[in-house]
Order: sequence, then structure tokens, then C-alpha cells
Amino acid sequence: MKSLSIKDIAVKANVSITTVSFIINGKAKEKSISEAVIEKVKKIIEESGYKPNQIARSLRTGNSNIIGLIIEDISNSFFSRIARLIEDKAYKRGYKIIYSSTENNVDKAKELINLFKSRKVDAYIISPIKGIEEDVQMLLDDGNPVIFFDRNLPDVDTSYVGADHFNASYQSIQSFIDQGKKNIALVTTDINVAQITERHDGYKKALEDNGIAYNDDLVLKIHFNQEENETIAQIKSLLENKKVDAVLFVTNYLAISGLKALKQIDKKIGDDFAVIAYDDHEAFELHTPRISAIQQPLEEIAEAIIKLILNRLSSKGKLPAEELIIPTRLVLRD
Amino acid sequence: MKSLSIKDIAVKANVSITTVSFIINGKAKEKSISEAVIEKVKKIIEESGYKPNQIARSLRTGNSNIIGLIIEDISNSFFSRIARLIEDKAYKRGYKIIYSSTENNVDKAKELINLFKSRKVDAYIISPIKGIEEDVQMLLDDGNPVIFFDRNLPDVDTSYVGADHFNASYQSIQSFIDQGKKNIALVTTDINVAQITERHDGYKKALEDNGIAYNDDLVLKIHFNQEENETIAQIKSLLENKKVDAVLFVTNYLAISGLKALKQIDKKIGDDFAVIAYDDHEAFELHTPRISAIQQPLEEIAEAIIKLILNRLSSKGKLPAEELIIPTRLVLRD
DNA sequence: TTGGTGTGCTAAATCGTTTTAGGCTAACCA
DNA sequence: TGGTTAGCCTAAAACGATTTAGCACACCAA
Repeated sequence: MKSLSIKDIAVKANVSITTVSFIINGKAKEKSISEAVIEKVKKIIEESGYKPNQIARSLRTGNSNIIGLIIEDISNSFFSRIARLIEDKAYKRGYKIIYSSTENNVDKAKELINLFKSRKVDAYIISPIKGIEEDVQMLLDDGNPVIFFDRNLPDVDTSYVGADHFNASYQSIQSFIDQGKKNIALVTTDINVAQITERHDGYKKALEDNGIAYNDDLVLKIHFNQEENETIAQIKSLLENKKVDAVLFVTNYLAISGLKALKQIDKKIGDDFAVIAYDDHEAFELHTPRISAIQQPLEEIAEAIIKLILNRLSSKGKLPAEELIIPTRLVLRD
Repeated sequence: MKSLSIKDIAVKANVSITTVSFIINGKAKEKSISEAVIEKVKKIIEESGYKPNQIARSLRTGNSNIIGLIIEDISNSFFSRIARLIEDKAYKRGYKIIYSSTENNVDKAKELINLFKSRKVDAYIISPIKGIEEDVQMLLDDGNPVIFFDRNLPDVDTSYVGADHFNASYQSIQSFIDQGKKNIALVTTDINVAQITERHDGYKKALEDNGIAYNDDLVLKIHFNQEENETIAQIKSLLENKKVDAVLFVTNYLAISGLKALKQIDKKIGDDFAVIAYDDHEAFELHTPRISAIQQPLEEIAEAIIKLILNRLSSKGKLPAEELIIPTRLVLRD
């Protein structure tokens, strides 16, 4: 069974295709179509269940009402929650989201950009990685709205929404120091993205401001794609050998590996040893003892992204790039 | 800057559009285009970075190389992990996934189906809810491949991939009984979907087969959309008042609320009180003590779904519906 | 010479919309 | 009477690809 086209409706209503199109697109008044015809056509559309073919519409108008979302990994709860919020908000404004994960792979990211480009998405929301600067620049040159979130690419001049990674990290370390901690470790990753560097920098600066020397032995950089077992082993050796009395994990999955490691070496979190994780996670609230975490305000981030996108979509000319740095919340538990 | 069209390439190469199209689609040989022309055109395409407009292509061919995925909630880790796996596998076979969450809302689900329909997706992967039977039937009548997963709709005759919910539940209860438990509670939801009912039925049957009377007071049905605080309160009153010595949570988010509740009433999980959760979660491994869980083999499920879809996509005629019930794994911890 | 068979290529229709430019009628005014 | 205007509607081009049908030439066999 073939689906109906605008032509079928036109024939049934005994009017032209043009007329039907005007009515569908709410231009009937403006184009002075009579009330009677409007009614008749609407009725037929209603009864027949006709839905315009979006592909044809996109081809003609050049826009798709689709926003492309490119993230690192949809199965990571930070991204899946953001995705859900963005999807929801976009949907309410008549936009659909299509998303895909880069898995921190430059080639895949480039491919995704091309794919979305050939599908003529109206705008791009990207959690970028280094190496795609040129591709993004081409999108911008073609006049596409692009919003970065979570991480920024300094060489590309486009809008960005993200948490205040530097201060979040700084405050966490400060709070350790206020509790009297002296040997504060940092578990981070070796992926070279801005938000990870910022978190690292906040750590350094807080130590410095408090007159504590930065000690490379207390900083563990985990390879991005390695097996979790290896990560756990590395964290174990960091935490069991030293007089470490506090540790900041820069991502929640590192924190989870860290907690597993702690379990194995039986190092207890408590007065003598404190932990903070970047990005909250259900497991932290449930853990015994409960784990402190830096919360990113997901709702606000999602809202900011959508607002920026819609502004750009509705204004003809290019708008200047905006940077929205959103404060985080340090939740100290137990 | 407008993007290139096939016409631009044709002009540059001084051949017809048709010829370019044949070359792009690998029909050059078959259509006896000379080696020289093929080379020339390919070179120009390469150099100019031309990418065919998929919208135009879809309009003409009627298919989009896009598979629609309709799930309950992308921020739920079961779905986000499945989505990631499906995305990955589909991608490798040249298909893109677009997904969207129904939030267990019939209207939203119907809207999504229509939306995907008007975008001419090639196939549908749906974790269905009651009330969309007719809409799905229409898709099937139009010849679209539709695969259900996680839950089934008995009135619709289409393929289904899902875990063996009944037996998973049965085995969990049996394992409680083998440990000598007598008062086994069930925390479930009031959403009326097959997989929840099956889990409930497995519970009943296991009790019955062991000569234990089914006691309604031990079964708590949580409203789907209620606040977590209320859920926690209800679970608290279930677990603190009774002599309950074991509990099965039918979803992982219920289990998480349950663990929060247990924390508040200080009921300890151990020899006297056992817990099993349906669907594993990072928090369970980390919890003290570790929480037993029923694992669904996500990888297998995703693979089965994609296989079914691709079969249907590549075969012209309709294939008979297949049901794949995949065994689960009960992971007993601590 | 005629007819048949490849080879190498292309013109034009088509998919289902949106949109521009304009046609026709009746009414109104001077 | 004729010109202008307003009201109502439509023909046809365009978006960018795929695909059908067929043209022109060369070659070969009878």
C-alpha cells in the first residue's frame, strides 16, 4: 500500500496541489484561500490520515528539522542523560535529534559529521575531540549552527556550553585541604580534551594557592581505551603504596574503577581518606560510605544548548559565538 | 557556500549526470562505462569532496538507510547500552540509527512512529507498549520490517527478541528458596507490559512449585511515573513491617530505590535477608555487600536484533515472524 | 547490403514537496 | 466604458538524486 501524496489530496478535494500545500503550511490566509476550501481540504487530510513526506519537504526547503548530536558514548550516563534532556526539549519545539557516538575516535567523528551533513541536519551539537577542527570549520563556513558542549576546541570559534571544570576541580581540592588533607592524588585520563585539562589545572592551582607542592607521583593518567582491570590495578598501586589521604577522580567511570580498587585493597574511605568524583552517579549515593561528587547541572546545560541552537536557527545572520560556563555543585556526602 | 551536486561533477567531468550516477553507485561496469571515464569522474569526486545528497537519494529510491529505534527511555542504562550496541552494529553495515524515547506514553509512541514513517525509515526496532498495536500493524501492512525487543505485544504478529523473563524470575525465586527463604517479596511496577507480567508470573510459579502460598501483601506494585521518594517510602513500609527474608526487584531502578530504602531503615542484607535485582547495574557490584543480579546478555540481544532486521531488509518477500528468547544469567554475589 | 549485437554514453521522467509568478473573475470607481 | 483592484486559485519550476529507454557508432556475419 503506497502512502498518500499531496497530489492524492488535491485530486480528492478537486483543487490544485499548490492550494493543498498552502493550507498544510498555514499560509492559506495569507494566500487568500477561501474558508470553504480550507475546511474541505483539512477535512480530507484529517480523514485520510495524510502525512507530508518529510524527505520531499527537506529536499525542497533544504532543512530537515533535525538536529545532529555527536557525543562520545551514549552508554555513558552523563551523555545519555543529557541526550534525553536535549531530545525532550528539542521535541517540544518541533525538532528531532539524531545522535551517534564517536567513541573518541577522530575518524568516526569525521564520518559522522559527513553523514549528518549529507542528511542536511539543521544544526550540530557536538561534544568535540581534537582533530576535527577543520571539519567543524567547514560546517561553520557553510553557515551551519554548531554548538560545542562539555568540552571546547580553542581553535574553533563557535558557541560553547559547559560546566566550570576548572573551579569545580579547584573547589574539590580546596575542600580536601580544609579537611586537613596533605597528600591529594588525582586520577585522570590521557585523552587530550579541554575539560580534562581544566580539571587537572584546577587541581594544580588549588595546591599551589595553598602552598602545597605538585607531586607527579600523585597524578595517575589512565589510557583511554584500556581494559578496566588494568585501570583498577594502576589505581590500586597508586593508592596502596602512598600516604595518600585524598583523591579526586576526574570522571565518574574512573571513580567507579577506583571504588572497585579500594574494595580490593581494603583501604577505607573515612576520616583518614577522602574521595570526590567528578560527575555524580547513582552508585555514589548508594555506596557505603556515600561518595562525594561534583554534580553538573544537566538540566541547565541542556536548556542552554537548545536555546543557543534555536536562536541561531531562527536568526538569519550569523550570531557571535557565546560561551556559557555553568557552575557545578560539590555534594559532600557522609 | 552551496554544496556540490551531481550536476557540478557532471559538468566538471564533461559527462552526463547519468554517467556520474552510475559510477557513484558502482554500476559503471554493468552499464559499460569506459575505464577512462570512470577514472576521470572518480578523481573529480575525490578532489572536490563531493558527497551525494542523501535526502534526494531517499526521495528517489524510497529508502533511507536509517533504522528507527523506539525505546522507553534512553537515560535508562539498559536501553542506552543496548542502543549503543545496536548503533555500532548497524553502523558497520551501513545503517544509521535514529532513536527516541516514549517515556511510556502511548501518544508519544504513536507520534514517534508517524515521525519515523514520514522520514521513511527502512525498519523499526521497538520496545513496545500497549496501545500502539494498530499503528504497528499499519507499519507491517505497508511492508515495513518491525522488530520488537525486551517486551512483546501478543496481538501483533512480528518478530521479537527478548530475554527469558519468566525463567529468570523463576530461577531467582528458586535460588532464594534453596537458601531457605520463606517470605519472599516482589517489588514490581504497574505498567502493563509483557516482560513485567512474565517476571511476575515466574515469581508466582516458583512459589507454587515449592508449595509456598502466594501472598498479595508481599507484592508491591509501584506506579510508573511517581516520585522516587514515594517509591522509597512504599518499599520501606513493605520491608520494615514484615518478616520478609528476601526480595526480588523486577527492574534495576526499582532495586536502586530499594537499596536507598534499606539504608534508611537499616535493614541489613546478609544471611537473614537476600536481594536480587533484575538487570545488572554498576552500583550493584560496588555496593556493600554486593548485590546479586539477573544479567541480560545485551550483546547477544543487540546482535540478534540486527540480524533479524538485515534479513528482512535484504529479502524481498515477507519472512515469517521469529521469536528469539535469550536465556539470562543469574549472578549471585557475596 | 542488411540485420544483429555490443559498446559507450545520455535525455528525460520521476520521487513529493514548496514557492514564484501569474491567470481569471467580479466588483468598484471615475 | 474601461481601468484598477481584490479575491481566489493554479501551472510549472525547482530541490538532487536514480533509472528507464534508447541513440549512435562499430563490427561482424550472411
